[in-house]
Amino acid sequence: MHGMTISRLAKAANVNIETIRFYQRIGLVQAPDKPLRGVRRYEDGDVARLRFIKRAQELGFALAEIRHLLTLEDGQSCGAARALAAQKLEIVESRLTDLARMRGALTELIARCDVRRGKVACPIIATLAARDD
Amino acid sequence: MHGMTISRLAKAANVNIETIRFYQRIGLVQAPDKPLRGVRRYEDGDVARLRFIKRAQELGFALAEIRHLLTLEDGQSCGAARALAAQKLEIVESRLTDLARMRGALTELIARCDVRRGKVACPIIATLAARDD
DNA sequence: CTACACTCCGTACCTCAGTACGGAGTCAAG
DNA sequence: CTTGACTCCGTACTGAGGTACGGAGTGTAG
Repeated sequence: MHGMTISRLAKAANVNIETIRFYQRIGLVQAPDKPLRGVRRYEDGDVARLRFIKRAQELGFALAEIRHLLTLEDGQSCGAARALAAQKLEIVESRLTDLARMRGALTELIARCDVRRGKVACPIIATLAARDD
Repeated sequence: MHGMTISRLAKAANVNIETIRFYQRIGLVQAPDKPLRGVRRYEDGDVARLRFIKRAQELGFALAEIRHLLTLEDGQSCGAARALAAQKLEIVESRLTDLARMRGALTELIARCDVRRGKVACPIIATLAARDD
């Protein structure tokens, strides 16, 4: 029989079966027609589409954005794809800034902990509990 | 009348009233006893506690972790606080690495878009749709 | 033909950090 | 004493991205 079952598709694309069903429910991927008797069969294109989704997720795209990206899959709308990527890049960069700030603060707190020798209270707790900013 | 109402507490700590109630429900802060007639009254200590929570959140701590941090508030368990901060720092750093990788990939995709002049398909879509890794 | 694995489908549940809502009680100014 | 703002409390809902479950149907190897 041609095509693969959903479990083989899941293995091929390295996703959970339930994830595929979830994507079908939200219309992110299309379920092939079910024969009156028997189970749905999937093609290589379905594997490719799932991988597309997973790759886009790794770049930080949400499923709703990936849905949009998938409509550009003809490759003819480079401007739109570029705009989405640029927008995502901005978000990634602002998140990087936030995290760098957190890292700085945490690093400093830990350092103060290591230096406080003999001083009164824990600098971490003291900082969090400070009366004002 | 001494103390403040919940709405004044919310303003003082710069959080939403509903957030305070939520914290009370999950036991992160304690609601003062309610008089048989009348409404609950809050003290400056309650403002401090809410600020503690918000500061810790800004450092990346989840409410469950903050619950733990609050038990160390006597300032006598510096080792435990330091360990929590160090653990959080690790998570922040690995997240920074992830985001830096995303930034790199997005930047490159966008750059390839800008260079492709006259070439075939959109490099962003092509990369996402690539047959394999 | 019978086991047993797999599929299908709907619904419910999960995390996290809140937000929204609605009805009853209470407080404070005029 | 009335009006309007505020409080209390429980319950339900949000969003994002799934995971879990259960019963009926189906596919296949022995």
